[in-house]
Amino acid sequence: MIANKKYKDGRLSSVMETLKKHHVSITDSRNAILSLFMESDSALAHMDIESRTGDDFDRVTIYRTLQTFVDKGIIHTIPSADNSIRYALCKEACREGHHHDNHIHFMCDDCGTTYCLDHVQIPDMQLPGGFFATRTDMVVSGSCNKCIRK
Amino acid sequence: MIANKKYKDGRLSSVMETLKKHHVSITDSRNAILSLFMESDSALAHMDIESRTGDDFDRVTIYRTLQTFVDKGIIHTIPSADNSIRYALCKEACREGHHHDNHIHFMCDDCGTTYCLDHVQIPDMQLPGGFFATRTDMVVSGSCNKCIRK
DNA sequence: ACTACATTGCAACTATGTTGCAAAAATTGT
DNA sequence: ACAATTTTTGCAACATAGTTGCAATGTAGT
Repeated sequence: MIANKKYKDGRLSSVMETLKKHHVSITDSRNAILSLFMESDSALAHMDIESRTGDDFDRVTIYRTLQTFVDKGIIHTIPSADNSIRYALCKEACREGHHHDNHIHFMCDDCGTTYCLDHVQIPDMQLPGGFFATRTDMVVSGSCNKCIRK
Repeated sequence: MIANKKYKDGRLSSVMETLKKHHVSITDSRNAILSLFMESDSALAHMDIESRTGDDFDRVTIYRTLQTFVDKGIIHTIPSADNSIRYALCKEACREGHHHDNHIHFMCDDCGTTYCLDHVQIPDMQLPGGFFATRTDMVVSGSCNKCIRK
């Protein structure tokens, strides 16, 4: 149904380019969901995607698409203490099976928005002997720059 | 059914002392659940508690007890990327509406155990202008000191 | 021991996430 | 452009997780 649509000049859209780069086949749902991430400047929860795509796609498809994107290094997960994982686009360095998102995340308690603070790196930690880290998540919550003025 | 049981010498058990200190009334379920936390050296998920208490208490009671303990500053939540919040005892400094658990948490990918690394403090972060932090969670995952030897 | 208040269990419900399978679509090679 | 192969999708059914209202029971203070 999609057949690899190109622009007139032969280039693929940046959505499709990204899918290709990460060796993910191109489908309607993946195009639509990846577009949402690329247009959004904040992280998205499963529910955000479900409501923004209406009934274009089945719930299950969204779950599977998100899982595929995580597996292939296109998006990364952001843990939270409120039982709702968010997802956000990875930067260049991530690829299949290997994430390198070592920036901190910020969740606003007022508006609920979750940001990747790309320029704030997670500091290296000295762990006790015998503990070996493969991943570190740092999530700060509080008021974001749009809500603090109120 | 409980009537504030004391030891022979008049002291309350440390479980009850803790409940009193945090202005939480003493009930069977709270005694049992707080005991579990005090006996455990790692964090507990709702499911851990449900399975360790058998059918002594309703599922709903466990949810509400955990929420009460969090609200009153007895335990704190530990976010995770696998959709299962863990809970662990707070140290002295926490009280109603105000948590001060600024240590990092470690989740072992092998055995699933979650630890509070009390001696590893979360470093102060410099946030972008306009962002104000009220809470910081840092969760490291990898292999714990019991699993890394394998 | 009595009263006022808080907690519990139950039932029903909502939300969230998973699995198997047949139909549909995407990719690959010609 | 077509057919063959592989992947993805939607559906249905199921499984797990969390919430709410309410009547019954338990706790705390006097």
